[in-house]
Parts: sequence; C-alpha cells; structure tokens
Amino acid sequence: MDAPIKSPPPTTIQFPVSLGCSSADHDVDHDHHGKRKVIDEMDFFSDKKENGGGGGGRDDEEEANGIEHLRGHDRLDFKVNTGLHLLTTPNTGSDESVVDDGMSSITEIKRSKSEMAFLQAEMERMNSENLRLKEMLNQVTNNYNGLQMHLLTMMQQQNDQTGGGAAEESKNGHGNGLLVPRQFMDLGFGSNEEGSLSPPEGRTGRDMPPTPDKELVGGEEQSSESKVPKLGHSPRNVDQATEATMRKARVSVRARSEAAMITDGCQWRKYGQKLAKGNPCPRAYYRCTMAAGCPVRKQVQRCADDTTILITTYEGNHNHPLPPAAMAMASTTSSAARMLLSGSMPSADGIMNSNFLARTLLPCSSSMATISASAPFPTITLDLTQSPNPLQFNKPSNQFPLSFLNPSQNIAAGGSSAAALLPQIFGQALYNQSKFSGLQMSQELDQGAHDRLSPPQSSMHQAGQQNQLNETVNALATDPNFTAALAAAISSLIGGPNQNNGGNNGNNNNGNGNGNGSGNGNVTSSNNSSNGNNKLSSSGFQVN
DNA sequence: CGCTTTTGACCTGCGC
DNA sequence: GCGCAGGTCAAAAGCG
Repeated sequence: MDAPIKSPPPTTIQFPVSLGCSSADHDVDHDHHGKRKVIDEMDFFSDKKENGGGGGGRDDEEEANGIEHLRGHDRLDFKVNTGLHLLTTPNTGSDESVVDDGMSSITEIKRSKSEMAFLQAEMERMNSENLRLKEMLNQVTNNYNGLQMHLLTMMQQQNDQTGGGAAEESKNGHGNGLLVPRQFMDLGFGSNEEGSLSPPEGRTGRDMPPTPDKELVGGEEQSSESKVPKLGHSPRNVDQATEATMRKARVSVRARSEAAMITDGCQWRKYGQKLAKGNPCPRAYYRCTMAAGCPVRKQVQRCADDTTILITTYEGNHNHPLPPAAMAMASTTSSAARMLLSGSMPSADGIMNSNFLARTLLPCSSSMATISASAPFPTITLDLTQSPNPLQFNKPSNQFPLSFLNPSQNIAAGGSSAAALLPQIFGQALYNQSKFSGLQMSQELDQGAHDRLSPPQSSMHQAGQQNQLNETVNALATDPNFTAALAAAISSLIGGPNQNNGGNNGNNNNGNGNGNGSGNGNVTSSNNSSNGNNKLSSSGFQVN
C-alpha cells in the first residue's frame, strides 16, 4: 500500500537494473532477435493483472485512486479495515437502538466519516511504514551496489593489469562504463570466466553457440571433474575453482504453470528433448541465443507428480548484456548459484551452511530455497509453488497466478512494485547471503584483489562498505518486522494456495502478450498429451 | 528463404 | 565390457 507515493520515479527501490523495461521493450527485443512469438509461456515478468477477470475495473479504480499498489499490503489493509468495521459495529447497534430513523442517517454519516478518518490514518501509517521499509531496502541496495561496483572496478583493473582488460572490453563491446549492466549479467568473477566468451569458432553455419560446455570450459574441465571444487590455496585458485563450478552449478526454479515455459527475458533456442526416466513428461533443452557462444542453458520439464509444476533449471552465466527483464531472473539465478557455491565450498558443512542460508533468507519457509547435495551438480531449487507464509492471505485464485510480473508495468502503472522486485529480492538476498556465508571466499577474493591493488585505502574503503553492508544485512535479517514484511510481500506475490490456473494461465495474456501477439494462453497441456511419442505441438512449445 | 523445432543418432559418464 | 541414462548434435521438417 504504497499508493500515496505520488511521484512515479521514486516509487520503487532503485536497483541499477532499469526496471523500466516495458513489455514493449520486451517485444521489441523479441522482434529484433526473432520472428517467433512466444505463445505459451509462463511469464515471470508480465504483470498482467490476472484478477482482472473478476476485477479488472477494480484494479483500475484502485490504482487511479491510489488506494493500493501492493496487493500484499492490500490484504493487510483489508484486514485492518475489517477490524475497524467490527469495532464500530457495536456502536452502530447502540445507535440504532437509541436513535430514531430520522437521526439514523446522520449518525451513519458521522460514523462513516469517522471510519474514513480511521482508515486514512491507518493508511498513512502504513504508508510511512512502507516508506521506511523502502528506504531501508534502498539503503541496503545502495550499499550493495556500491560494493559491487567497487569490486568490479577492482577486478577490471586487475584484468587490465593482467592483460585481460582489453579482451574484456572488446567482449562487452563497451568501455569501462559497462560495469553496471555487467554486474547483473554476471555477478562477480568477471575476469577469467570470459574464456567462455571466445568468439564462435567453426561450428556449422547456424547461429548455434560454437561450443558446448566442454569447449567453453576448456582447461577448466579438469578442475571441475571433482564435483565439489577444492579450495585452492591462492585467491586465484579459489576464483578459478568457483568459476568452474559455477558453470556446473544449477539453479532450478519450480513454478506452477501450465505454460510451456517461463518467460525470463532471454531468448532461447531449443536444441534437444528427451524423455527422462521416471518422468513421462519430456525434458526440453534450451540454450541462450541472445549472444553467440553464451554458455547459459536451461532445461524445462514438468514435474512428474504434479504436471502443473514447471521446473526450469538454469546453468551457467550469461556472457552478454541482458535486457532488463532478463536481468532480474539472471541475477536471481546467478546469485542463487553463487550462494550455493559459496555455501557448499567448504566441503562437508557446506550443505548445512547453505540450508542455513536458505532458511535465513526466507525464515518463514525453509522449503522455498533448497539445496541438493545428491545431484550430480550442485543445485539450488527455488520453489515458487508453495505458499511459504502462514500469513498468507486468502486471495482470489486468479490474483497473481504465476507471474513474477513485469517490472515495467508494475512501476509504470503504479502497480505492485514489490512484485517487480521479487527477482531482485531473491537475487540480491541470495547474493548477499552467499557473500556473507561464504565469507572466506569473498574475503579471499577481496584479498586477491587487494593484493593487486596497492592502495590500502581501497581495502579500507571496501572493508568499510563491507562492514556497513554486513551490519545492515544482519540488522535486516534479525529484524522480525523486516523479515515478516518481506515474507508477506513475497508470499503475496508468489502464487497463493489455490493457484488453480483458472482462466488457463492467463499469465500469458498481459495485454498484448509478451512477445506474442497471437492467441496465447491456450496451452492445452500439449506436453502431457504428446509426450508419449516425444512430440510436442508447436503451439505448446514455442520458444522466444 | 531463413530460422526454429523436431527427433533419431551419437557421445559420455556411471554403475554393475 | 556392457547397458543405461542424460545430454548433445545435426539433418530433416515445419513455419512465416
């Protein structure tokens, strides 16, 4: 309920990501890169107002009146409202018993006025609280960004010193100024990893990425043979080991959707499909086609137990700038992977550490972020199919069914900006967690950077920032109000208990559709119907 | 015609 | 060594 924040620009926490990406941007992007239109995708970023089915008009009204922007808070408001009403009920009764009919209307007006005043006061209170939370988040974000920038700057300088800088620049296609976007396409470890950025080599004519992991990883493959990376003795070893594992680390996102796949802002090309054992639903393999040689891949498969659950597994880091819509998910998965790796680095207790982190991240739900130790590759699973919070409010089943919502529209329309921030919340929280949990790693990294950066003040400066950030995050993590608010926001955004997919994943029809102008939302669960013979109707598996 | 998807074949790792 | 399963390749087909 941050409605009263009137000026649109500062309505949200200002992440470096340009959240202003409109669906139009998205569409444009798609148009640039391919003619294909996405037909049936679970759109994490469209803010198509699902509840529009029952209350589209209501939404407009409320937004126009500035009554609600965050639905989660809306629920809160509703509760408050209800409570007030209940409290005033006795008065009403007494009034009725005493005052005759002529006076009743006046009394009623008075009562409604006082009620209104109450509500307004309550709203103001909520607003101020909301603002306060936003400021806190802003502060954390700023600290984080500052630190991130600083680290990247140092890494860049380090690269320059080691001769990698030029390559880095040429790869990015920009100068130093690209640090900001970069931090979201690849959180840290920018330097050596770019071995994978080598230009496409002699693959056959198509736009296929030149090399699968083996070639991309190259010499690092040996180091990644051991599933759990060995901690090197030098920071650089740590860096390389982490990079190698980073490519093997996977981030799995479970989301409830009947759409064929989620729209995460990237462009994917399907390169294979398999029937995995134990699951009648085929597993589809995609690789990122936004840049030649991008090592990022993803697997999409439906859950065998519940076919409405879509499991998307990401692997690798993008080596190219991403559109804002893609940055959210990319940063989320990248951060999750980093958290996973940093948490699992110290061999044995790593898993526990990671679980602890997951729990710390989402105190009200240990099941939202789980880490698999048994998988061949370290995998972190973000489960968006469950309602983690006992505070979960009953919401209309159509409300925010499956999508993460489109940041742009959320902001532009003054809609649920928190929804737009969810990936960032995940990503940043995860990343922060990874930093603080795997502290020894980050410290070593920092140390490694410091070793190459003579100025002691830089280390002091960074240490100061680190401490500040540390304190801030610790304070936030231990602040039950914050965690509760965060949990409430997340739980209000992630599908409620009854995401019955009513209206057939209307999450796809955000107005003109996200990158797809044609009939959408008609996912006839083609997966299920056709997976027997390993065939999928094209309508059911359109890719960006 | 160019691009994407499909799909059978192939490669690789792992367990027995 | 063999079989199995996961993952990838690439020719063919489909689509706009």
